[in-house]
Amino acid sequence: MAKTLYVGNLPWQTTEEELRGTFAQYTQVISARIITDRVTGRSRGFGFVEVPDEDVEKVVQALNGTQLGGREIVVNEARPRAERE
DNA sequence: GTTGAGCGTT
Repeated sequence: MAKTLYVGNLPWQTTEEELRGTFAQYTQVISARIITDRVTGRSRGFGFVEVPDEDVEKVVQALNGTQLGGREIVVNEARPRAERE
């Protein structure tokens, strides 16, 4: 089982590798994705990280409000979205 | 080459 985490306040230059690498220090990253603009294709400044639900609270408290790439990031459980099943 | 609250793709 895994849950999706919303990560905001990210620097424009932040990539999925940086995001996954940061979260990988506290839990196992199932998936990581940076949201990019649909028109310009540039980073929107936030992304989503999928982690085991058993480590969600631990990761949130560990990375929420910390510095990443020189910016303070916001980590929270993402809102439910449509599933492909 | 910009921006800074906000929740993604079928």
